[in-house]
Amino acid sequence: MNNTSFHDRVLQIVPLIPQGRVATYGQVALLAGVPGAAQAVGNILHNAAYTVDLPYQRVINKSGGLARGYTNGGVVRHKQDLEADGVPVRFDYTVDLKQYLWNPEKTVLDRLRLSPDLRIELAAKFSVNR
DNA sequence: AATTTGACAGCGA
DNA sequence: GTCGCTGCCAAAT
Repeated sequence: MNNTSFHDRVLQIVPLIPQGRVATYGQVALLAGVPGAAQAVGNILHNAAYTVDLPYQRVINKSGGLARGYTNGGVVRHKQDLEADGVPVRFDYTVDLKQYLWNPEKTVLDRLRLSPDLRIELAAKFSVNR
């Protein structure tokens, strides 16, 4: 899992986000083992969207905003995809992170084999369950 | 091999 | 909360 490229790890993590919840780019980067690579995650998803089928709509930015350059349709399309997925999107194209942000389960973290320091960083930013 | 890019994020004001 | 500016990083050119 963690001996593969960052690119591959990202594509493996996205489908772990439960339907009806969302994750931030930074959160995905962290789970992929590279803190600070949020922007790179966005690029990867943008490119992959043309060829791979994944629940990309579940990844949004830290302020709850949708993807300005969402593949084939921008925020309008992104909103549709999210709502079809069970996540309400406000009229200003934002999501209530307080309610819908994913708190990764401990089992997921174990499965990702995160280093202790990354787990600490994660726990600090997103109260991890159990 | 060097540079540019961009579905981002943090910070101070 | 906003705005502007700077830092980031992996991929694509």
